[in-house]
Amino acid sequence: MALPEIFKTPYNPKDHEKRIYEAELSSGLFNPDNLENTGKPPYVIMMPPPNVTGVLHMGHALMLTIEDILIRYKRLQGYRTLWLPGTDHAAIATQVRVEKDLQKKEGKSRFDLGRDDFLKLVEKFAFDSHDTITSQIKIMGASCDWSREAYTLDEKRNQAVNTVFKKMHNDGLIYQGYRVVNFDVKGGTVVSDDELVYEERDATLYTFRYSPEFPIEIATTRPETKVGDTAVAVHPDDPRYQSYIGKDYSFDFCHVPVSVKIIADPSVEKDFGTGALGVTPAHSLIDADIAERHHLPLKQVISERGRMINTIPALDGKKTLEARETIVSWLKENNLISKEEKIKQNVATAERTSGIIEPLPKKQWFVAVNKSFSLPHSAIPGIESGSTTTLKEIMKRSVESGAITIKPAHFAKTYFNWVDNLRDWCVSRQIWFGHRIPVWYRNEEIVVSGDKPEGEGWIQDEDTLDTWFSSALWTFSTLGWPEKTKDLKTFHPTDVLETGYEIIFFWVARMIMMSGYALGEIPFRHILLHGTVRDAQGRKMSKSLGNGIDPLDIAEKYGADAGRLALVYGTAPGTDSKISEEKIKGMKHFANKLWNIARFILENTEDCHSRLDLESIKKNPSLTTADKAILSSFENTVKKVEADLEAQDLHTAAEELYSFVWMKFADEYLEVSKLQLKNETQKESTQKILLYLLENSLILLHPFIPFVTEAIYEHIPDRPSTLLLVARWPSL
RNA sequence: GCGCGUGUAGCUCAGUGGUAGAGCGUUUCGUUGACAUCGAAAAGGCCGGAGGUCCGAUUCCUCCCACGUGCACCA
Repeated sequence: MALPEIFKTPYNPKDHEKRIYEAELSSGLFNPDNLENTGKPPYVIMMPPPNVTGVLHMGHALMLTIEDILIRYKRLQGYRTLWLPGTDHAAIATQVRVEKDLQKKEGKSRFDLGRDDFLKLVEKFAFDSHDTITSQIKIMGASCDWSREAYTLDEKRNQAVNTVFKKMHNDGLIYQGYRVVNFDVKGGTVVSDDELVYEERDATLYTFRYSPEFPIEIATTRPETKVGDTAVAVHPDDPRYQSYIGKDYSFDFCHVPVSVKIIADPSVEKDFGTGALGVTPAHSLIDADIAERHHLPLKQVISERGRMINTIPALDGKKTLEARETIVSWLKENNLISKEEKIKQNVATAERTSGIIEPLPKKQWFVAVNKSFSLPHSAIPGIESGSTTTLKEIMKRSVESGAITIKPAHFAKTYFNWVDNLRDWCVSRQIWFGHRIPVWYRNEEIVVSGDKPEGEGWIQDEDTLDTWFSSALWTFSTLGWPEKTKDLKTFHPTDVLETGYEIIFFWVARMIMMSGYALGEIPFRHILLHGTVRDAQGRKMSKSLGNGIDPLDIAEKYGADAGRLALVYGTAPGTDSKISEEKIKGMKHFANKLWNIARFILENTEDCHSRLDLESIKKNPSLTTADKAILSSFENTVKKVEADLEAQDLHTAAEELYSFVWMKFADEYLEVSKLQLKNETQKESTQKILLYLLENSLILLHPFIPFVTEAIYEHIPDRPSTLLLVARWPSL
């Protein structure tokens, strides 16, 4: 049988990739239910769902490559592999994106459209974006089980969200609280502590007295908030202010009546400013804490629109910056300012809208992380079934006990640091796109339920949930929870959670929390973190810089295989990597090298039909030195690659394979084989070795470069399995 | 301020308690049938600096420097 024409030309990914993905997909073998039962356990990865906000980028490509390598490797070894794909509605990111488009195209805001019409628009956008994203995931060669695809905002996931919410509410772990929260004025919503980004800006620090009679000077960068002060705090040991502690003062500050109490609190720095701090409980999270300790009243003077309220007509309605000017000039007129200094200040802004955060008091829903509750069933080491615990303890114990490992290990420190300092999680958002809070109100009544309660007059809470609330349920909501499904029983806890280190807090920690709470189980056994993919100069890829390398362009130009190998080759877990077209090109050469190796071997073994296993090959007493060398080199490679992949060191496995195939197999053995093939006594055994090595090298390489290996495998005579996808990993 | 990471060939990066590795780049040579998307060879590194442990340190420890990054503070 002569080789087909296509083999006579260099390897062209375009001739194969799409076709091969379709063949693999339609075989049904991405679905673990269709895999041959080898008696091995399941191996499960939940895909971190890409946001439905746009297109696939290099970070996604890296994530898909790493996970696909792990899954394909385990599948070849006979595990029942489940890789469950999905997409994330990314509430605020998606809504902001659609709002921007709407403003740009029609000059309208979401309020002009109204909730229902606006949501229709967002859903349309999300739907289209979903299709784009999923087709791009396929281009990368991801062997995930599309029959189980999930979306964080579909009906099933909504059921899971409502169920957890209700359960937590019953346990007292979700509560409504009136407290100072981070309000994103531009986005019109509250955001959590983790969604803040600090920006350094220039600011003026004013040192002044509220009024001529007031005995103490204070310092602030935000004079406009001082109309909301209800105390002045000093350090308990500060000798300057001892005689004032405990006294009350009332005065007009810029014509606004203000009453403050002098209190002593150890959180005050004696050396900063004047050592006396004007406490504004309504507009500073730190001040709110002080106020709570000293039972101080709270006076809101800034509204959700960033304007003054509850002051005097001359100030009310003014933007904070305008009010600041008014107050500063009043202070100057009255000679109350003693010092103005330029300082650098970190200003909190919102991650998604870049708007300035205005801390203000607001009634919101919170998840209580330190509150005790009883966990009826627990498989988490260190937490007994039926014992009393907290969400924070679940997060701590799951990792501390070693039930969950983190790679690279040093990220455990980052994780614990975050958990230890964690405060209650504000989960309600004043945006429209997302899981609506399952709470209904009628007069004084409150009912927690996904469905409208019986009777008339019920109004549902207007707010939606933080997008990470639904993401936190991902490992089990995808398996059908709260129903007791077979999938849930079979596939949970999952094996590996592979994701970028930047979302340890947002996502990883919260999955551990929610899985521990809802199931009494860890969500996954291993956390594998990857870094950021940067450009050749080490810069983050961004639209504004225009330095992004589009994984789809790469797949088009060099093939998905080349892109995949370039992403993992030489990239250690958890470290940022730089990628360049040069590197990708090098990997394309590798795919072609393999193609040519295959061509050489297949051309020279056309008259050789019986295959042999490694043991039988090795039994041949007339093996040459070169034969023995390559076989032992191959065995070493298998062992090393296996050990690397078990340890999730994909980068070293890739290097090992690359150098074995090119340096040992091609440069050394193929050259020797040319002579041996001409020698009648050595010919047959050389042919068998060549075929054996080719077939098994394809298997070893398949997780990394599935397309070219599958394309070659199609031409292997008498191959044991139709698709390389489910061939058997060499057992030594 | 607290913490984490990184620093290895011209560039991008792996790696290791025992005389340094890859890709790309450079130089020379070769190649009539697997492959020029090739092969053979070469040049190129006191493995950031200083101490310490050890028979021996690029690797382990301490300190320092540079860069990056997380968290907190910022009245």
